[in-house]
Amino acid sequence: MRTSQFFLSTLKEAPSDAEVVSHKLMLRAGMIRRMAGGIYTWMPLGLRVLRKVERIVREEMDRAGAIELSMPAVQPAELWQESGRWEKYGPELLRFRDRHLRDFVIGPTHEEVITDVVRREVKSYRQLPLHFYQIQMKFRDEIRPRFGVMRGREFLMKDGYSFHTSFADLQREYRNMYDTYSRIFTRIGLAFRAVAADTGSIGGTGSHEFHVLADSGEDALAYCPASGYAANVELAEALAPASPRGAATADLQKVPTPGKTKCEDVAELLGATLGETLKAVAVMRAEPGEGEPAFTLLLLRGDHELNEIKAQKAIGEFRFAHEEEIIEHLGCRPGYIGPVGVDPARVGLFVDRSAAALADFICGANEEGFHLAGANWGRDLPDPGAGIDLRNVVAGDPSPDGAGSLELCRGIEVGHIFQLRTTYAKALNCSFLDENGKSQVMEMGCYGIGVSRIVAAAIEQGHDERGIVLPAAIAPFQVCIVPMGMAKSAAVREAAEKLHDELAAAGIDVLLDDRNERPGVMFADMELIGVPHRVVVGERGLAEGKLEYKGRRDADAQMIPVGAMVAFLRERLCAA
RNA sequence: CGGGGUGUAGCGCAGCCUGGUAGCGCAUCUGAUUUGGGAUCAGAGGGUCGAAGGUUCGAAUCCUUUCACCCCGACCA
Repeated sequence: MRTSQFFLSTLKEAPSDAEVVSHKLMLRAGMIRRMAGGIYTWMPLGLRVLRKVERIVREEMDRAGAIELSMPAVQPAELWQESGRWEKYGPELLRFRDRHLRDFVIGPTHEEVITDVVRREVKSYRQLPLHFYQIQMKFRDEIRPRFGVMRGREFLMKDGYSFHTSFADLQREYRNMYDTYSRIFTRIGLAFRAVAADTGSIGGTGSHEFHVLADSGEDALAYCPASGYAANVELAEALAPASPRGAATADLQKVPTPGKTKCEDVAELLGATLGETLKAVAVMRAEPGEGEPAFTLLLLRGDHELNEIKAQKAIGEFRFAHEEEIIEHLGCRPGYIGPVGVDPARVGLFVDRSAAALADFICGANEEGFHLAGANWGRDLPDPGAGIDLRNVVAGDPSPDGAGSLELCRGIEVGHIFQLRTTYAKALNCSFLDENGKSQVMEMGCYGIGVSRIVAAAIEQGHDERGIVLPAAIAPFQVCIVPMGMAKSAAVREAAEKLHDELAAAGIDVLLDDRNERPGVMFADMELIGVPHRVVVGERGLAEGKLEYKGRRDADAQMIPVGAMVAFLRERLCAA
């Protein structure tokens, strides 16, 4: 490819609304252009990267035994009503009506469609297992699209669905996909981590997320270097403290803490550590148990934060209480609320494991301007026993699998695999006849990869002050040729074109910059768009029969004999 | 949907407080000179100042409404 026959559209400055590096660089490099919120045009340069990612994903899925098909983006509402997700999915599901006033959705995912296909086509255990996948634009009406294609409303996704006669066979395919995903991200050249995940709204039993490691990632991950344990912080279990609760040594006393509404401030005022305070989070339960009040305090150690997913598992759907509700139930404004002396008929209490192990702790007095010090479970308020897990793990917590301690890092979720079990198959009556002629519901797995998000994540992980640094496997071009004075020097032109043709013939994805721009412009553009290997053709080098090579991350260039360049590059590309 | 912010040329911004001929850098076009790290000189084009309404002799500027976008909190590939 030559720049004169391609379309480069680079910017010196990024539009001011771009926040993260990958978004800025993708705009500057001319990979994407915004159409509307979370909706982008993939410009020729960006599309090259997207297609390369897509190709790797497709090759590995094929190799793993999955079969590609393509399902409609537009899906009839009836299917979604049948699975129950027409109501459950919420406003993220883009719905519309056709001219006959029939309801449709633009598919955010395809469990319903694939299950419908399979229930019509597959009747016998002899036809199973099956794994279908597709790579296609999805639409989700995100609450807040951001970071360019990282969280777009329209995005390219690989989604696969497997069907099995037994849970054991589903587990086999699940492991197969776990390995396949690891192979895909390794081939693309990403630093990633697979973590145990919450199954969320899709439901099912087992689930892993694949995260590209990046400080700008939206997810927090916990992992244990010693044991290999890894989980999304949403899921990572916080164990009870190893040492049992100490005995009460202090008397309960009310201390004035005017204006100190945060645990930090109270601890500082009283000369205590954050870990000696107790924090009360007031919530309203949507469906409290029989005889239980809706108004509930979730009690945590002051230095811990609430994990809303764990809380939801413990107490069901809830929302944070409004200030008026707090005043109504505790007679006090937030900032000074606590569990001591509350009426159990009106206020529910749930205690985190670490909070339950506190002794002589500090908590709100339910009186504005006052806290209680020296509070103790069992004496001043009911003994919660061991408590329940309500908090996010923090660095240094013991690993839930019993060996070593946890560390935290951040990641960008680019893949997610689920054991769906029979949730959808049951709802849509997807069954088969077993060896005994008996009808059985199929076991299902589903497996997603955010193809367009991978492009952003790869750039988030690979960039420097000059621009994008992509692995050769997904770079828009593997090699660029930058000729010095091509318009003036016949020798340079001939050498550059010859190298271009030889590389192209060798199957190497090469870009010859034949724009007759000044060298600085060409160097800057080639670095910005992330080409990993660069060859400079100049009269100076040609006089000695040499070409200059420089890797995108190299500090210095090196001279290579003209005749050896193709082999040299080929070797470089194989090594990468 | 709540809280904060921004809308002026393709991109980045100034001008607004204190109303009076719409500006700067980059990019674009023409010509010349340049050509191993985003050239220089000379010239040119490009704006209903997000939109609508109001105040005023006069509005980018003041007031009202509205739209779009971005950031912070509930989602997910």
